[in-house]
Parts: sequence; structure tokens; C-alpha cells
Amino acid sequence: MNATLPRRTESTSRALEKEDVLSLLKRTGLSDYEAKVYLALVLRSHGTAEDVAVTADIPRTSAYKVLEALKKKGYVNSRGGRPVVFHPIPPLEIRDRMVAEMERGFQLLDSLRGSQTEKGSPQLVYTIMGKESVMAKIGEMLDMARERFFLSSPDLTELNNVFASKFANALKRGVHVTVVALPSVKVPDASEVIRKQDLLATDVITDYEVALIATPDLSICGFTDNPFLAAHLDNFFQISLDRPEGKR
Amino acid sequence: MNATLPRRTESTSRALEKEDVLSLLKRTGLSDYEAKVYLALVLRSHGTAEDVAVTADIPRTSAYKVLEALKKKGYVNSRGGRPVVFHPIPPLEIRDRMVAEMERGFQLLDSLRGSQTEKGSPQLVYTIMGKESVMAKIGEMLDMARERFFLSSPDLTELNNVFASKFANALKRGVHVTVVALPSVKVPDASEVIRKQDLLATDVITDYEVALIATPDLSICGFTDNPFLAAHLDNFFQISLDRPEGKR
DNA sequence: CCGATTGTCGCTCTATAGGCTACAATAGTA
DNA sequence: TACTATTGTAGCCTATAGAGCGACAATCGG
Repeated sequence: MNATLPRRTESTSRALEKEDVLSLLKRTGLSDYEAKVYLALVLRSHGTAEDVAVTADIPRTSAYKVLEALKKKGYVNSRGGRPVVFHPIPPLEIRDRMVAEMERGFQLLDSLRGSQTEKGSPQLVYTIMGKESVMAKIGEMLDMARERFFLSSPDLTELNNVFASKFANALKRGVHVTVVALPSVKVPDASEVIRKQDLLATDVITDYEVALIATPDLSICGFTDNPFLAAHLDNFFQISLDRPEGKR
Repeated sequence: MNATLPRRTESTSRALEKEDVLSLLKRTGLSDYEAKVYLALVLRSHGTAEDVAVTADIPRTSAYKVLEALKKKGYVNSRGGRPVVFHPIPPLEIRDRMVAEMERGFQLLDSLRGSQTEKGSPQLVYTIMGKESVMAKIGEMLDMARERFFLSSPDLTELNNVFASKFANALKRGVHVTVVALPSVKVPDASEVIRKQDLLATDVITDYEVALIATPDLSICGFTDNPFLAAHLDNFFQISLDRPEGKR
């Protein structure tokens, strides 16, 4: 119908740009044809289903379906007439819409982080009661460690028995595991073992982000996922370990 | 393996939030399972393929494929070990990445707007030469009109003949068509016809956005898609039409 | 009234996601 | 060292959505 445009070979850069845009559109939820058609409409500014089919190089009858789908998704506009003339929603408008949607969605997602593991109302330091729960939490911290895992405890036997494999696994994936224990107590696999007298409580720190302090029998503990607090505790232990034994 | 979490019925609002997030993730290019798995990992903070399969409520063996796919797409992390422990990339990080990508892509797309129709280096006013090209441009403007189409010309016969159907079509889709012509000259279908002496050139304005001024024989024209310029011209014509005939 | 254009419908074909079973590899354990 | 459970991989089958295509209905211009 509209034979306005002389068909000529495209410059390579232009073709590359189109590929680029097409892959973006596809990754943002459009199908192959939908991406092609929207791009074609933007390039042409407007056009009938037929025009679009030619520009996008797709079968004519597919253009109708795809344009309909794009209209539902809010990518194109049309207002009656025969033949129907379609207009693209301006790219920047769509971008703004999608960005807004994503900001909202990912914000929500972020607020759900870890809500499957810690329960109760948000606090700086959570209290976990019961040996079973405390042990489970320590196991979780071991699994979650990416870079560094620090454990200091007067009684390692139980932790050692229950979590031996978790310790091994952490080491295997490259986590630096530090264990502080009383002299001549059996310790789990670790990259670094420190012997020290007078350990009073069990302390666990993971990746400078998550920290736990428990009573010796592990019946109750405080737990925080505040990185500043965790890093602060970590720092505290570093200092106390550097000090000569006697001076406590 | 990790039977840490007591399965309990979820609160409705929490379930709704999840639906919300899932649909967002799906619209941003993830498959059903990929969305579920990423959400599950975020909720749990970390986990093995098995853990994830349970939380996301999908078959165990599918979890491996999906986690692999998500890793390629940059949604999750893992570092060796057996079993392999996976970590989600933080939602806000992914959001930033996607937003940046979209800003870039849609910016590019925007720069391609209409590059199929106007050629040459960008200018405020393009010059179009040759009756054929000028006519084609006017036809294009008629097709593109959404709200308003304004045409003023001393010689309407040819435009009338060639574009009769386009005029009809524009009216049908609700465009307000104004035609200014010499007295007792046949005019095309229009919502408003104004008769006026002494028309010197052909002027076309579409939706206050695009404007064209051509010589009477349509052999050459100036054309702009600058909305301010177009609106300015439109305003100019309004004033000139309001003036009594004699006072020119 | 007739031919051309425009738009709709429904069918097949194909690629991909999902689901499942079997089995290989590894690790813990007797 | 052998046995068993866990973890991970491979392959195949099915369901679904997109793509391709022809038939045909609706509308329009002449």
C-alpha cells in the first residue's frame, strides 16, 4: 500500500542497534514477533497491519494477532478506521512505566528477604529459644557462609558431631572457617584453629553480616542480621584474640 | 534435609504479595519455575537444590535445571561444595541492573523513532523535494493523525482525489479534520470546512506536533516534527483565520 | 454488482517449559 | 571394603504457546 520508502541495504551499525533493541524487548517479556512489530512501528512512527507486516518481515495475518496482543500489553494504540492505523506508545513512556513497576516489585521482594527463616516482628537482635532452634540457626549460618565463618565455643562436641559435613562443605566451597576452642578439644574441619582458655559463650559470625551469641548449653541465643552490628562483634573478637592470654 | 521451618498456612496478604512478585518476575523474562525458584531463594536467603524445590513446590530434578538457568541469567550465585548451596543475587541489585539496561535500550529505541520515514541528518525543518515525495508525506500525516488534522491549500483537487479514502478513514477514527479552501472548490470529507480568499501555499498540521508548508504545486516543502514549532504555526493560522477577510 | 483490500478464524507445525524415571557420582557408615 | 542414602545428571515424554498458512467473511471503491 504505502510504497513510500525505498528499500535499501541497511548500514551494519543500524542493524546491530536493532538486534540490541530486539533482544532487550524479548527479555522484557515480549515474544519474537511482538518485539519485531513494536520496533517496526517505532521505526515507521505509525502504520496499518499490512505496513507493519512488511517492515517487520512477518506474515500479514500474524501482524493482526501480534498487534492485538501488543495493544493489550499497552505497547501500541489504535482508534478504529479501516484500515486501522496503529501507533506505538513512545519508548520512553513504556520505559518509565516498566521502571516504576520494577522499582515497586523488587522493593516488595526485597522486603520479603529471609522472611521464611526468621520469624517474629523485626528487631535489631532476635531472641531464639530452645537448643533445637539455636542449633538449627547455627547450621543455617554455616550453609549461608560465602566468605568467612567464625565460631568460638567452650563446648564443641555436639556442634562437631551434628555439623561435621556442613563444615566440610563450607571448606570445599572456599569459605574461610575459623574455630576458637579450648585447648585439646576435638574441632571440626577448619582453615584456622585457635586455642584459648576461658571461653564463656558460643559466638558465631558469618561473612561479617550475621552474628549469634548463645549460652554455653545453647538453650537460648541472640541473633542479628545487621551487618554493622555483626562487623562490630567480629572486630571485638579479633581484638580479644590478639591479646595475650593472661591479661584478661 | 533442613527441616527448620514449620509448615503453616500463610496469611492472605503474604500470599498476595508473592503472587504480585511472581507476576512481575514472569513479565521480566523469567519462566514460571524460574520466578518461583528465585522467590523461594530470596525468602530462604540460601539453600540447596533440594531446599529450593521444597520451598518453591516444584519437582526436585527441575530445581537443578532451573537453578542452572537462573545462574546463567545472573539471578543466583553458587560456589562448589556438595550439596551445592545457592544464594540469590539481592533483589535491589537485579533491579538496578535491569533498570540500567532498560534505560539504555529504550533510549536507543527512542533515537530510532521514525528513522524509517524521514531521512538525512536531523534538522529542525526538513526539506522534501519532488511532488511525489511531498504528496506521500501529506498522506503519511493523514494516516498518523490521532486528534486533529489541519489542511489549508489553494488547490485541493489532487489531494482530494488521491487521499479521499484517507480523509474518510481519519474521520472514522475520530480525528477532527479542518480544511481551509478557496470558495466553491470541492473539498474532501471533513469535520469543519472554512472558505477563504488568497490562499498562497499548502499548509498541513497534524495533532499540533507535525507541520508541513509546501509551494502551491507541491513540488517542494518544509517539514518539521518539532511540537513547539508545529503548535506555533497552528496558532498562527488560528489567528489569521479569525481576522476579517478585508483587513489583510 | 464485482474485484480488491482488510480483517478473522482455525488448523498444523515447532520450540520450549515442565514432569518424571532411571541412573551415575559421591559421601557417610557399618 | 561394601552397603546405603544423598546428590546430581541425562534422557524422554507431554503440554503449551508462538509461528506459519490457507480459507473465508466483511467492507470498500468503483
